[in-house]
Amino acid sequence: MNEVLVDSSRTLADRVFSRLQDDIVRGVIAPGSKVSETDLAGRYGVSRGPLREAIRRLESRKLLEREVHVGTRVASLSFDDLIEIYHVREALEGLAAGLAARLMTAEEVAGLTELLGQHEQQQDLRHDTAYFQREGDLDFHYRIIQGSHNRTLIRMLIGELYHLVRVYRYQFSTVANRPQKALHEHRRIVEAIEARDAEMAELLMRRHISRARENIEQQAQQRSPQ
Amino acid sequence: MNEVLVDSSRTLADRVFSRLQDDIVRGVIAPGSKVSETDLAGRYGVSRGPLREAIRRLESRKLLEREVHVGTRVASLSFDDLIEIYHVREALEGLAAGLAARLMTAEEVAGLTELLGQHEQQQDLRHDTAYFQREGDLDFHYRIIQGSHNRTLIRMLIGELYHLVRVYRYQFSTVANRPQKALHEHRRIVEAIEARDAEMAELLMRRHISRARENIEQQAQQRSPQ
DNA sequence: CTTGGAAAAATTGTCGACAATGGCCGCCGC
DNA sequence: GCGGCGGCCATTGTCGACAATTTTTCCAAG
Repeated sequence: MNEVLVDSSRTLADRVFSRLQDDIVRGVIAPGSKVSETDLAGRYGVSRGPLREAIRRLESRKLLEREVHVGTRVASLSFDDLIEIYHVREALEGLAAGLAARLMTAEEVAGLTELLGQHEQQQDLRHDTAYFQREGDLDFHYRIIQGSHNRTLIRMLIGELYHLVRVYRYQFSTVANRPQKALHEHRRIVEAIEARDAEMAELLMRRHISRARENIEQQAQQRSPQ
Repeated sequence: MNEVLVDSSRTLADRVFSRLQDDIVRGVIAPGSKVSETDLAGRYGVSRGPLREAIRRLESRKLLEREVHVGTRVASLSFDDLIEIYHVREALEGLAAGLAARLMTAEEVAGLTELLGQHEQQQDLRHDTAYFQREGDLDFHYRIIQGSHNRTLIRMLIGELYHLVRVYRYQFSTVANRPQKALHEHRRIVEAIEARDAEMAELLMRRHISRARENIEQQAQQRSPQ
């Protein structure tokens, strides 16, 4: 492992940014908890300078919230926040799927098909379904987003929104309860992309995310039936 | 002017962030030019600490690009970048218009109608048409985006994308060459929102932005006909 | 004149210390 | 006993100095 190379290629502030983001997303630091700069600096073994730079960046990603002269606290997503995010995801990933159907290279399509095949095998064998839904699902969506070849779109989805979605997944230990259906929807999306049918790919992706949102809304109702 | 209050309510890093962003967006600092931390610190009368925090934030907004141990340079948008942004705008503002048609309060709708009326008067009187297209147009879109009542959507559009769009406008001194048509499209969008017709509002907004993009693409061809 | 390398200069990256502000706790008065 | 007030403490905000890296410049060799 060339950790030395990796370490030297990025700056301290960059590394603490990544590590802190990871700790927030994975829930290592409790959502909503207040974090002290001095503590964090000690935890990551850096001075407060680079740490503050990392904090500002996490702040613009809405993973941290800061109040002047009071402190910084870890983002805590409400259901409303998540629903909002899913509405945006629906619009953006719909766009991404349409673009992907038009612009993906043959290699990218092949890779996507192969990934889907792996997921279906895992599903058939009942191997680690939780894993599929937790990270495999993201892999699938990542590929299509990348396939849009639109850097702005990629940055907004993968660089920003998805971190928040992942925070939520860890925060509520959400295991999607509809893996078979989701997988089937993935299959149809891939078919549309393979057929280079942009409109269909967009429609299917929007519906796919819309259903995921409805699923979350249902779960929310079950947990807190008012 | 209660400048003291404003100054004390925000931190130094926040203020230099705003000022620097403004200078970049308005083209005071030439796009693509390299900026030195020491120079900037001197220009804004702060030390390098707060300045670096501001730089990191501008960096995540893609207004600055940084290379480790080399320096920071002001973003320079290519036409391709702008086209990408407009594709994303089309998806997001379409969503915003649909949500606005459903969720805007009566007061917000009234305010929007009034704003449009002002624009039409200005247009009729041939008063300062440049102003209309440069900032008035943004005002109109801002209102509708705010009317979506979706904070994530608002942040992505107003907090991020629009700064880039404005950079481009200043960079190329673009004065939209279709103010009458744009204004007419605005009118129809407002009508759809007043009628609470979400689907129509979304469709019209998407078409509106799509046409703006086509207009830019035409201009680009005229300037560099290959 | 070009090219290669090494030293110097300039710039960025990091740190520790100092200043300023907000919150907490105990005291005093009612 | 309870509420308001003032001082103390912890934490954030800011700064200047030092270390590390890159770029530039200059000199010499081909």
